Amino acid sequence: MAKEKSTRIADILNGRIPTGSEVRVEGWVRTRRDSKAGVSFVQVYDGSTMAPLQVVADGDLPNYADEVLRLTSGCALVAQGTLVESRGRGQTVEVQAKEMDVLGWVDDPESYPIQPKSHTFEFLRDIAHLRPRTNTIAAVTRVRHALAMAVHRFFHENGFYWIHTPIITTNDAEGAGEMFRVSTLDLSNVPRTVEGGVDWTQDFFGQRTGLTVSGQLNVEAFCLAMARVYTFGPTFRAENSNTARHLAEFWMIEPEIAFADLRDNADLAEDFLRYIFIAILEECPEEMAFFEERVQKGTIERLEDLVRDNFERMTYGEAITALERADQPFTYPVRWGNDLQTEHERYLTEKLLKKPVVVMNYPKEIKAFYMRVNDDDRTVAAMDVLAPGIGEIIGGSQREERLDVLDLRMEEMSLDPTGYWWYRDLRRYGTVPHAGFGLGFERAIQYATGLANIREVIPFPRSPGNAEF
RNA sequence: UCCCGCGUAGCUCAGUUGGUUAGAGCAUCUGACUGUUAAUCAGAGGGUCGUAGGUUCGAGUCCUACCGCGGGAGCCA
Repeated sequence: MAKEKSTRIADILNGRIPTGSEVRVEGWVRTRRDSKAGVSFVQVYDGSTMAPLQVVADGDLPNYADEVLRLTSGCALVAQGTLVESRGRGQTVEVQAKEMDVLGWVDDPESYPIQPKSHTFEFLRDIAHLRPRTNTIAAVTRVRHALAMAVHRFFHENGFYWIHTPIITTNDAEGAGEMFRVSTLDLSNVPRTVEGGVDWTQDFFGQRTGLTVSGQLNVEAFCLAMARVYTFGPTFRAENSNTARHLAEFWMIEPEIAFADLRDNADLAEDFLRYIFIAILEECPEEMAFFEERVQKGTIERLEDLVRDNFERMTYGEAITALERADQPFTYPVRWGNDLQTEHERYLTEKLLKKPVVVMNYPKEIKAFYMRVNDDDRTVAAMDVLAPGIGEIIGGSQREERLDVLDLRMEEMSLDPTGYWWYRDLRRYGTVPHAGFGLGFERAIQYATGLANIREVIPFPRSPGNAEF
């Protein structure tokens, strides 16, 4: 039997449905108010929009006393009736119900955690299965979706191919982070080698495997065949990080472009960020207004600034000079050769420049083996995009395409080249200058929404000690 | 992982130098009112004070460990 056609609340409130229409609305109760005229006003949400729809239930509805007056926050219902201009203030239209069917009651309304009031984010994390019913989480989820769509649209429109790099992998992308082990071995009876170590040859894949910490090495292979490619998928880091901007499982976007150098890479990063944030401003105005008012003042202006202005660009050396001239003390010393600390990044983006900055050409000692060595032989063609409020949002580099230099770097860093045989092959056969970067998807959402903690911008956050749900 | 702080009703919080029966607002339930906008008014129910030990005649309050959360740091995206 065909399902009766229903109308999304977003479509009703956007004015796409003429008043006088008969509509069927499916959703959940946010609040119920009983008024002095023997009618009840039920605010219904269905996740499609910020504002709830007011459904008016007259006292002469057959189930008014038995059911309508028992509605509490969270009840699921279907309301059928006429879309009319509202007689009250606060909304332009409302649905005059002819029928209200309650599909799902709330068991024990007193202890139902989602109330029409503000909750702390810490509390909501403990009920991650119910928190999408709140305004903030629903709004951030819509923004997350819009951002993800914009990411794919940007790359698609610019001739990039989406490469589904493997989740299970043997490469650790050289110190990008600790890997989660993937194994089918019996943990209580692990096979041993004669030397006493774990005999990984008896494991499922015949060798040590883990969850990917980066798709970069794999996507480089496709880059050196299809020129413009990107990954967008889950990424895992088994670091014991307990911060507002780290997750053990997050989504990363990693474009990789051939016939390109570091400048092209920085241009791409800038165009890309501008594109996806314009999309949010245009597609999610209600959500942005909500974040501006309820989450963090200045969020919209920050996005508009980023979209309008060019990013600042400076070399690592220039950044060091700027920090040395800073009129404030730092806990960590500013010295050429040291990596930039959080306090240094914050000074650059939040005090000195007040906008995102691309810092390029870091000392080679503090960067990965695959980053291209510059002519000065002291620095590599690395870049970090630093943003006010969240720090490093993008990390990337031009890759070392010269096999002899790559081998030298691996030797310097005591890496065994045999494990990288196929990565070296890419330099043996038709090598070409290429570059790419990694963007933490959740950090981009944080930047767009102003949410202070990364655990609020992913549906079910994974962090040390937390994998419930 | 390190430093600092916090954990009291379904939620948000108060709780004095350790001392009788641990309080408020919201939510829930009952009633009043009957076109409301966080509706209003009256009443009622609701507590393993994060967990486990310890000190004490007596612990929400003091001590220890653990767990969780928050702020800062490290690692990074």
